[in-house]
Amino acid sequence: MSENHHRMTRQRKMILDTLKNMDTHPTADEVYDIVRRHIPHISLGTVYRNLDVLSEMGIILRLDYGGGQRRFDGNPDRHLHLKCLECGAVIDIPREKAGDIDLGDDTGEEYEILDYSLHFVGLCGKCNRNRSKTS
Amino acid sequence: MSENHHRMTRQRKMILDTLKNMDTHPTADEVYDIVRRHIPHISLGTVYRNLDVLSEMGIILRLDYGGGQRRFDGNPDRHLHLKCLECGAVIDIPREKAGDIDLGDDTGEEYEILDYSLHFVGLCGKCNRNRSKTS
DNA sequence: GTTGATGCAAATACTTTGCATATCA
DNA sequence: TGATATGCAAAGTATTTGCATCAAC
Repeated sequence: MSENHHRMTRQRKMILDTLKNMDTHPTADEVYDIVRRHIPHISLGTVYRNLDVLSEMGIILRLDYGGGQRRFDGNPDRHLHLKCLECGAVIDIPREKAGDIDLGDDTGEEYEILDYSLHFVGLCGKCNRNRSKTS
Repeated sequence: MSENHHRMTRQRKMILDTLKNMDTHPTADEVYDIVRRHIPHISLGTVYRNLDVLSEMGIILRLDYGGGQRRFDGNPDRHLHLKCLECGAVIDIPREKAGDIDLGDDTGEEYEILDYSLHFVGLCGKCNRNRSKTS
């Protein structure tokens, strides 16, 4: 029975540090491109595996916005994102802006919120019932 | 110059009807499996193309929850969804439940909301500025 | 020394697309 | 009849995985 004990390998540390130093919510292969400058023989598979491990550890965040590539966030605290319709970038939205979801951007040179969606995650009725039985 | 004038082909109609009669937010190939019972030679490509067309027309909804397959919803009005962590199903959440995002499910045999995320869609600063210039 | 992690490459999963033909309006 | 849609198959994109080797603890 293997404990889920994780080693902090050179690769894993570099991936984590890279992500922590970015505020652009990069995709796996953007991380790969940067990490590769320091560890040329690292493989994309390793990057994917580590991004998964790190997010399971709760150190980083996996952003599954759908459509195209998954993105990752070095800040594991829940905060708000906006996905740009034009270029696909994912940027942070200050929490105080979240209240006024009206579509005017009189804030100067800023982003513009055009739409939003709220996603719940949990258990559907069937799985919830099954779980109560099992546990 | 081609107008975006859409024909209501047998395939498109069957796909639409099928989706309207489901409340399970099926994936493209779940729709394909059902439609194929009536139109055996329909292709998965046609299903994908039509689901896209119908959602561009605003008749159905594309649910890009990320992680695995895209899902489609025959109800084009904005409403709330919950994605099951266990089985991946996407179910509707009554709007009046949206307020109490506390994790108790004293509502009987129901689903359980464990987490949520709010996704904004719009334009990032750069693209927003570019757009003002252009228009 | 063990066991988890890596690199490589192949495999998978999902979706899109090119093209000749068919069909709707 | 003319443009849009279809079926088929191939290509594309993103991610995962098998396996021999390597390295962290």
